[in-house]
Parts: sequence; structure tokens; C-alpha cells
Amino acid sequence: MAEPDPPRAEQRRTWRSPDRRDEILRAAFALFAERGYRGTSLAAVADRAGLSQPGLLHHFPGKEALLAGVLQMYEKIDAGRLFTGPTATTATETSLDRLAEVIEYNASRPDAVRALAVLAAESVTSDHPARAFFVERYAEFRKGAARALEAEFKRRGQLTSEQAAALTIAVLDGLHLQWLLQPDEIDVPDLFTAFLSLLRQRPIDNN
Amino acid sequence: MAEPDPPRAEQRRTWRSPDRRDEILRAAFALFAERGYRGTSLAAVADRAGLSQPGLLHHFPGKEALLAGVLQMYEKIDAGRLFTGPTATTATETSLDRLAEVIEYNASRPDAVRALAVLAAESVTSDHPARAFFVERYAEFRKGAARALEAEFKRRGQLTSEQAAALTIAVLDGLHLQWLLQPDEIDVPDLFTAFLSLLRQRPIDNN
DNA sequence: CGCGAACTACCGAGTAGTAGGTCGGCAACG
DNA sequence: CGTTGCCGACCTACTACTCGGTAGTTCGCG
Repeated sequence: MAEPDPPRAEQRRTWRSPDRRDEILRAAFALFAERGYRGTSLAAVADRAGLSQPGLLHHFPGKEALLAGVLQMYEKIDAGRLFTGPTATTATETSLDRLAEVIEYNASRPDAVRALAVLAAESVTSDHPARAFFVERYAEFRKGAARALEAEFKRRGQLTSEQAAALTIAVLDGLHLQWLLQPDEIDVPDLFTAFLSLLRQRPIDNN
Repeated sequence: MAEPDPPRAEQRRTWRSPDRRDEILRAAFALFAERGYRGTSLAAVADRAGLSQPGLLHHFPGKEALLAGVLQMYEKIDAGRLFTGPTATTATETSLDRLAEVIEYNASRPDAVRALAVLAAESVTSDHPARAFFVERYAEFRKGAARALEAEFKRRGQLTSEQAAALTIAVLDGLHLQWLLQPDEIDVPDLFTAFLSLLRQRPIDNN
């Protein structure tokens, strides 16, 4: 019954309920941020969205579908801002400063940051449904960042742009983790800017 | 069920437990690494340790106590290696290079890294029993790293030693996350060394 | 030495509670 | 009158945890 859906995947997908679906997704997003995927129950999401649990399952076939929807929603919202986009993004517009702006913006919405941080870390556990998503996301993220870095200051010292990209993303995630644990002690935008200034330095033995 | 209890603990079943407790803790550590704290059931830990679930609860009063035991065990094992130690560590011996060695060592035991990464990220969710542990751990970690950094090259450029410490730890955690998602793409020791070389560079406008 | 109380380690069976998911049906609407 | 949105009741599986009991060991005491 709920298994086969090859033909009806295209046009009739959204029916007439995009509003309610979005409400549910927002509720799920908030709860995933607070308690993680495994720590969140469908009943809690349904309650937050103002309907019953079977009512929720009318919109999403299962919990994994909910998670998929949340991740997809996040992608739509945030993908445009960053160099995380598809391969054919205009390379000139993407830059590390642009990323720094996003980080500044993120400081005002810890819930979204927490959701992504929690889900990403959770996804490294075995059989986690978001694992593929994050593997792909990080790969693309690194590729985009490497491109941006290359455009901005080519090769510096011993660092390849791929290495710099991995480090940049690592700094971001690591700072966010510390910030989520101790919001008052960690100023993410400030620290990230400091890291960028490190990246822009010249190597000690060159020129 | 499927295990007929092959190595039934030699002959002497170590009166007064510590062996059995350690077995249980090791099983719990491994499972927390695989599935996280919330994703791990007491029954699964008990099964892995070769006893029943009530048998496990004979050694630990509850699941939180198990987690506490695991974290305590980790602290005992790893605290000595790092500058995470108490305030009165010999400052001369602590260094970033020493940290780099630990990172190299950690590359050979992804399970331990995964356990800490997963538990740390999980602990940012509300009401997580490990939260206090990680808040304290990171605060101490930063303090120790800041001291080591100060000793090694005082103040560099715009970076205070506290900022450098937060960045260093962030790089570590972030790299580990990427590595756990894509082990073949990320060389943590290599990237960390690259980051250290960034830290050691001179500021662009100085000297 | 022997014997039984005390203690440790453990298990079988069960507790209440919660999880994700199913089923049948009801109401509104185009 | 079928599609869409939703709910109450229910199901099964699993959760952490409890209870009562039973081996095996140690030790006090005669």
C-alpha cells in the first residue's frame, strides 16, 4: 500500500497542503535541534505542530521521511547563501567573506545551528538515515570552499586549497560545538574572522 | 542468546567485580560510539558484555551511571596524555606538538574518537546527562591549550592565546567529524599539522 | 574441621511507559 | 462522490527499571 510510488512522484506531490507540511517541518526542525533525531518522538512533533500523531503520518509516511523533509527544507533555505550550491555557481561571487557574513547571521539563530550540528554528529553513527545527506553535503561544501579559496588567494605556503577548505569547515563546526555548549564563552563570528586572517597570512619562509 | 558464553572469564571470576565492570564499560563505550547514548539500550550493552540486562544493572544503578562510568574511564585513560590535565601540569612539557602526537595516535582508533565526538554533540541537546561533563572538559581543554600556546609563542598577530586555543580545539573536532563521515577523504593528522603551521606563521603586517 | 549466615554476581519474569506505525472512519470540499 | 485532512483506538516492539530468587564464595563460630 504505502510501498509503490514510482508514477505519482512528479506532479501530484504537494496536493493542497504545503502550509501544514511546512508547519510540521518547522516543528520537527525545532525539536531535532533540541533533542536530536533519535531523541525526538513523532508524537512530540505532532503536538508542536498542533495535530495528532496519525495526522502527522498522513503528511509524511514515516519518521525518516520527516527527517528527509527537514534536511531538504534546510537545503532550500541555506544552499543559496553559500558556496555549497551546485557545481556551476558563479565563482566570482563566492568568497570567504561571504561565508563570514553567513556565520554572523547564524549567530542570531542558534536553533538552526544546533539542529545541523546535532544532526551531523548524530549521522556518524551506524545506520543513521541522514548519513548520506551529510557525507554529500560536506563533500560539496569542501569542493565549493576549495574553489572559493583558490579564487581568492591561490596557493599559500604548504596549504592546498582543499586542505584549507577542510580546515575552514572544521573550524566552523568545531566553534559551533563549543558555542552551543558555552554560548557566553565563544564568539563564533569573531573567532572565524580570526581564523580567516590566519589563512590570509603569508607563509613564514616565502617572499 | 546466540552466544554460548565461550570464554567464561577464566576460573577466578575476580571477586569484587572491577574486571566485570570494566568489561561492561568497554562494551558501553563501543556501543555509544556506534549508536550514541540515546541510541544505545541497556540490553544491547548487557548483551555485548555477556550478561543479562538485570545483571548489568547490578553493577550500575542506571543508564546515566553507565554513561558517567564511561566518561570517567575515558578521562582516566586520556587525561594524562594532554594538556587537559589539572592546573599544575608542567608547562614545559605540554606543547602543541605533543597534541599532534595524540592526534596521530587517535587516527588509529576511530571508535574512541567517534564515541567522544558523538557524545559531545549529543550533549548539546537539552537535559543531556553528559552536558556538564563536556562543558567542563572544553573549558579545561581551552585553558590548557591557551597555556601551551602562550608558552610556545606568546602572542601572535591579532590572535590571543585563548582565541588560538578555541580555534585549535575547533579544528580538531571539526576534522574528526569530517573524518568520521568520510574516512578516506580526510587525513586528520596531516590537516592538523597544516593548521599548526598556520598558527606558527608570522602576521602579515608585523616585523 | 564443618556449617550456616552473609555477601556477591547474576538471571527469569515482569513492571509501566513510550516508541513508530496501522486501521477504519469521519468531515469538509471541489 | 471521491479526494484530502485528520483523528481515536489499537498494535507490536522496545525502553529503563524492579522483584524475587539462586548459584557460588567467604567467613565467623563452634
